[in-house]
Amino acid sequence: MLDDRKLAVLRAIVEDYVSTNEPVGSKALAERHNLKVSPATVRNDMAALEEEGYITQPHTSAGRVPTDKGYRLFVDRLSQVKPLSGAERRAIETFLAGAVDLDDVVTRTVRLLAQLTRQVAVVQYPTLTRSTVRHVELVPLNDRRVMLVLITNTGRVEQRVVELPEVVEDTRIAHLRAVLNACLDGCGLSNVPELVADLPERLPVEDRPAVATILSVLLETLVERHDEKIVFAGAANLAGADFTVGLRDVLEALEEQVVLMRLLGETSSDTPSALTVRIGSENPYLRGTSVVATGYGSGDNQLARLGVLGPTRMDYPVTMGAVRAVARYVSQILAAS
Amino acid sequence: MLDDRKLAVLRAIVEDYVSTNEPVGSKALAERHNLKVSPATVRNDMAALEEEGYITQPHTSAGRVPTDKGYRLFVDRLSQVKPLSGAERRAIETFLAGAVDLDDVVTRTVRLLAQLTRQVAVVQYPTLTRSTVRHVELVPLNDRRVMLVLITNTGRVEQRVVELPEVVEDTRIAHLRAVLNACLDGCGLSNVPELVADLPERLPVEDRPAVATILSVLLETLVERHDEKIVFAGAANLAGADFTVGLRDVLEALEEQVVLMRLLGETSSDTPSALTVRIGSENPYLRGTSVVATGYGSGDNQLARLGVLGPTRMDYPVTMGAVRAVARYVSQILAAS
DNA sequence: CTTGGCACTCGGGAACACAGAGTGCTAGAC
DNA sequence: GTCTAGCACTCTGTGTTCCCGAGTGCCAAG
Repeated sequence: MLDDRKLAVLRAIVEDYVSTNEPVGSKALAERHNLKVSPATVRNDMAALEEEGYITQPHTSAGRVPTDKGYRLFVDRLSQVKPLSGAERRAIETFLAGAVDLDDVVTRTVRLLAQLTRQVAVVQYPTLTRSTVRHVELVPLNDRRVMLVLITNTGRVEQRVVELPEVVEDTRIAHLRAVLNACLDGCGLSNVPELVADLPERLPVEDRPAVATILSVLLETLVERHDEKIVFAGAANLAGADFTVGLRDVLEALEEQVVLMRLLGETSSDTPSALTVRIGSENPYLRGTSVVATGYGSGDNQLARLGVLGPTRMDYPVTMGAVRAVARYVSQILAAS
Repeated sequence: MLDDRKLAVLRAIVEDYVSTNEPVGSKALAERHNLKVSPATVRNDMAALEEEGYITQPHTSAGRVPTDKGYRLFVDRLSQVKPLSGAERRAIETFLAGAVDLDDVVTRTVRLLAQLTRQVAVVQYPTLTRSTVRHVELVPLNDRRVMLVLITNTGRVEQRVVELPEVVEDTRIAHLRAVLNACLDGCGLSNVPELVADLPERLPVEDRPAVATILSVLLETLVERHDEKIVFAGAANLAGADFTVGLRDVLEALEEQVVLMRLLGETSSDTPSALTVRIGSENPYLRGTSVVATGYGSGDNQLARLGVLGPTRMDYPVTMGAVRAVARYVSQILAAS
């Protein structure tokens, strides 16, 4: 149905349209790319491609524009992920290496990705569920309140103020801290609930109300926060772009964590580090936009996802290259720290 | 020069223009507001107002539009800050009361303000410099690394990983922690540098390299982070608005912490809780936009600033009311926690 | 199967006219 | 002196028309 030349024509259409943002016609095509055939032949191929739904014309007698299906074929079979230049790689490396803490890593990553792709970048904070406990700290604030601080191996810190049901002396707090750490240090966050389940019973009766309160706050922290935090950058790059959906809708979606999460999608369990590309209407949450995303994290433990969002008309090879590269570098950084 | 009626005309022009977004003419003015004079009289007044530079006409024979100077006069003398409705007050209160930690307070505040004003809201994180140390924690990660956690009375937590120059035993870390807390607990952050200056000398010689390293990281944290963090929300509200400056420029400015800081401006030392209104060209950093901002924090210790950014053509009384109300509520919340 | 030729279509820009809103000015009324 | 009514004038924005050109689809010949 689609011989090699037709595919070459499709590729050329996508490339030209992406770079010029104008419907591309048969004549220009035959000239700019050295297909060794005449415009008339190209026209025939284009008619076939349109028949199959890969391209469309905005109006009768205008050039052709790729459809979502056309981009899909292009991404799947006609393009190769474009690796970054050496200079870009070095820039990434030095920029990310300067980060001082987890917040900083994420902030730098999202800005970097936005700048590299000239699109909107989205980065999810490393998921707590796969992290492990590095330390639990209880800091007495006064005799009825303590601050609970949870530090994970990814450098993330969660803190909550706990109102105690009764006055508890500092020495007992200290003891409790020791017990908690002995119990939880190095354990996966997802195991925490079962690990602390019988903890009150192993402590003196008089401590139990306080312990129960603290544990409930601890568990709540784990559940509520486990992967909801997500940031974006590069909204300014939307200013030029034209979406089928309104600019307002895109900006609103960006500020809704829930929508953003859905956009990034789930890491497929079998190949977590594969690039996910969702094009236009394939994307149920925000139609008219494309998303290129991937998981990051070192090897076996995937931490979270990152990616970019842009108009359907984007340079997929370059974008995919940038996303993949940034994901690798940030994985390295996080594994090292 | 400007009698009462002329001022009333100016007020009417501002109000009409803000609500309709169209140049307002003499006829419509005389009808809609019950100035008891004819359009011709209004025209004379308008000519006078234009002469003085308070209004201008986009083209010959179009209605008049307020100038920055006109808005300024309106804000200073012709309008009253509009208090929020009871329903709005209750909504604010319940929405902010649900916050679980400082991050959450700030996030909720900025979203709330954006929604209330239908503009872009900007909130600066509570400044560290005026906070006091509530606790310093040193958590051994392994024998060459400790995590330094600094907790302030505003609930803010800063953490850094410190690479030690030599192996230090946990017991010595614990001792150091006790010394640090004894030295710093309850002190203002700005006093920390002098307080720790002679600390190494008061400790055993063998601890000094480690102490020096930890202290340098601590000081660095204070300096670098003291008030740079700032967030915004409501970018979607920019979609409809039209600025004299490009939308792209505004979005870029929003992602630059430094520019954002400048926009919010400084809290004037004498009346910290006063509303600051900077209109159009009065604003040197992003011309064509107006900023309504104020400091927040309870009474004597002002913590930081918050405000909104919007087009010059904004409803100043309502915006000012919302900013003031939100600032008060968030001050309350922070004072209580 | 490819190619050159040709008639056809449609969008977008230029030229133009026109209605309507709004102004400034002047002369008269209170 | 201040306000009002009337009037001529000046714009902008909109609708219309017209035309050019890019691009197509089809057909017949190589």
